[in-house]
Amino acid sequence: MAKTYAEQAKLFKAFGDEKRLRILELLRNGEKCACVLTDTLDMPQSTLSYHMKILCETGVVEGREDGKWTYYSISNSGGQTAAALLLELTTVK
Amino acid sequence: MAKTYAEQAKLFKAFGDEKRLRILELLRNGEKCACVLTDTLDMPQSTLSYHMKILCETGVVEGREDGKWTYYSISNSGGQTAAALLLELTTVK
DNA sequence: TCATCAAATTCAAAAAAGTCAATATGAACC
DNA sequence: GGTTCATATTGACTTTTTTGAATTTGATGA
Repeated sequence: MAKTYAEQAKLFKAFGDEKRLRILELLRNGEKCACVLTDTLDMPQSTLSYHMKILCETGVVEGREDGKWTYYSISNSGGQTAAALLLELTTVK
Repeated sequence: MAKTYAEQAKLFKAFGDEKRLRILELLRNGEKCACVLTDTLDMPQSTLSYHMKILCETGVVEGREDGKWTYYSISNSGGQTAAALLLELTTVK
């Protein structure tokens, strides 16, 4: 595993926030527009944007721009990579 | 999954810190005494104790007391539970 | 070009997490 | 009893993360 401790910590931190877990739960039902997430979660637009940036930077979520709108969806590789890493980190050699 | 968002976030936060990842890496080679961890990681005793509490509370690590000493080891169920949860959270329905 | 709308960014404040010296606890041995 | 040693806890402090109003960016359409 090539990741540094700092990179690994950043990845797991992405899952370590209630609001981001709520966002993921919504995205499990399929791609959502940022405006829908803001509305559903009753969250200021800048706060949602902050969390989406974290989720995208860690590869957990992918963003797709369409004109004025941005649609977010769960990256199927991101979660699998994180889960595999987590399992490795907790497996005795 | 019975866990609340707050409980889930707490679990992943346990993995979201460099020092705790280093501790886990050491424990992957087998049970270690707290004093060995403190020494190896060159960390103040109170700081190690703080991190061990977090790892134990989330079920990632188990502590075993033997007289004055406390030995820590990776819980094989803790990591598997966390990995399974992480995978579930990132799986589209 | 100009107005409008969605989303990103900025920035200052608030909240949460981490640090570590000092102290408390509690087991072992005299 | 009292001392010693390992670990936990406390409390004050620093650092990091999160928040949200205000602003900017960037695309759309009149």
